Amino acid sequence: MGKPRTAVGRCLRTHEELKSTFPDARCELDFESPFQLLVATILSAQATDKSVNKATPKLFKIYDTPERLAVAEIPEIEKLIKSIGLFRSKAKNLKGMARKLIVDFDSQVPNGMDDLVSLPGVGRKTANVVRSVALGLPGLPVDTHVTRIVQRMGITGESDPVKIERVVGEMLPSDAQGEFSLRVILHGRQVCFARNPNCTECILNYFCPNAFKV
DNA sequence: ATCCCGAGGG
DNA sequence: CCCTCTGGAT
Repeated sequence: MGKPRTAVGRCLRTHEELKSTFPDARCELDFESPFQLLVATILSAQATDKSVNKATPKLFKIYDTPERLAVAEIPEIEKLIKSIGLFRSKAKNLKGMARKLIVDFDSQVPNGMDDLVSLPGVGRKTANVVRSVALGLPGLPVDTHVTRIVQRMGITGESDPVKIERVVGEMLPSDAQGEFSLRVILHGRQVCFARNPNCTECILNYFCPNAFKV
């Protein structure tokens, strides 16, 4: 196989190659419902999945529904999520999110991007995780890794995450967007570091425009 | 010391 | 656009 020569080609080839490295890439947050994944994803900002998974069992034991969470005492939530970090804003957001779910969305996690993003603590990255992982809908979570790697791979020159989401999303089958994101993130964490990427060990180096240059 | 699979606010 | 929020891993 030759090198892909277009942006779309590089995007699809990137995903194909990463499939062999990460065959069963999956969301590593523990959850049993869309509501739980929404909570876990809000908590995962600037934190590891492991630390979130350590805290959520107790949290879900007490606050297992929007109704319970909506009337929780903020300090009680803070106590349960303290080890995750950013606990004050996250506790406030969780309670506000639950209240809005009840008031505006009949206690159900909404499907639409605009609705999801209207919830406290939910940005596009979180909304796309919920859509692609819990709801089985198209969704391309764009984080710092995805942003860096699509740029390095010459998939798009865009730096605005919202534009990346749209442009790269259009290059992929809608049911592959979530997996693409998951795999690219793993690649970013294990090989294509922000500084000193390990190009020698990179499975994509044969067509990466920036291999051995960064 | 520095970095995380972000989001809100100024 | 830049700052802040936070603990834990490395």
